Amino acid sequence: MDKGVAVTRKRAKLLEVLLASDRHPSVSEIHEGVRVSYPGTSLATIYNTIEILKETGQVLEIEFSASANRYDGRIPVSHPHLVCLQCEKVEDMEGAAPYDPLERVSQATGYEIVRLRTDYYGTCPECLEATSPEERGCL
Amino acid sequence: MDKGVAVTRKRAKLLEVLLASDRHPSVSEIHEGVRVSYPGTSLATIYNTIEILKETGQVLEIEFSASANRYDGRIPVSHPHLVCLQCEKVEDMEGAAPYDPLERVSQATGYEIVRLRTDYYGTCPECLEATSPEERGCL
DNA sequence: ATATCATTTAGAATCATTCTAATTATCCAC
DNA sequence: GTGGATAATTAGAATGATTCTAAATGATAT
Repeated sequence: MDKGVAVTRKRAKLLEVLLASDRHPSVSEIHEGVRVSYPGTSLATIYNTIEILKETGQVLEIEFSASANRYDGRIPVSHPHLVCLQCEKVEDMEGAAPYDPLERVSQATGYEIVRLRTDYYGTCPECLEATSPEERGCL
Repeated sequence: MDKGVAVTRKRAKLLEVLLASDRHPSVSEIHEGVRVSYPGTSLATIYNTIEILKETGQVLEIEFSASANRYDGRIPVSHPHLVCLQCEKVEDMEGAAPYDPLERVSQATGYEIVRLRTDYYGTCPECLEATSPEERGCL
């Protein structure tokens, strides 16, 4: 029988930590948060669980190659962020519209904005062609 | 005397490789391209040179944590990309407007778009406060 | 209870990137 | 040209986030 995915106490705690933070925490910050209640928790568990949360759309991953990835469990769908290149703070953008010019975002947020990233993710026509809809999870 | 930054043959070649490609090449692809003409070239040189190009705004870095970063030397300023999650192709987005809804971008591009990333990068008000303008390069 | 399957774990492996320290190339002054 | 400064380049080591592995543990259904 397929027992599916279990909500263990550690997993519940991880989600709690994620939802309690508006700082878009990294894996190690989440790890530390879970460790407060469950000191023996391994890093691998955090990675495993976040993988599941990503697959089920409960967390949004914000990728960084230079430092650790950050996670948004509060608004787990695409939305604009402000990223400070100095202190590595990640905030939800408010007070400006998505794709506003850099100057307007600077003015509205107090940030000195130097760069914008706008990328769409998905499957290209060639890969769509080569792959069956079932494999893509579009049953 | 300050001799500044030299345009060596390897650096010129790197830029040439970068400009010749619309595939948003990775560091190792660039490395291979440069190696065709200068077989002894070290990876470190590629990284060093890209760093300079980034600083002088001649290349746009598109960060990925899961795989290698990609570089755009043709349009080295913020603009929207299409990223295929299967074959890791990175294309410039055409035929749709930035921040168009996912469905419209899907329709216009033939991609099956699942996610959008919109992030503004800069310096937050607190770090601005703590840092002098000179240090930020705003002489 | 037992069999089954999911979860968790510690540690090793991976891999892009950065660092280091030594070597080589470049260029200016003389 | 030669010498001396500075920059560029190199191979290889170090880093660090993430993923993998294989074993141990836990939960559940019958």
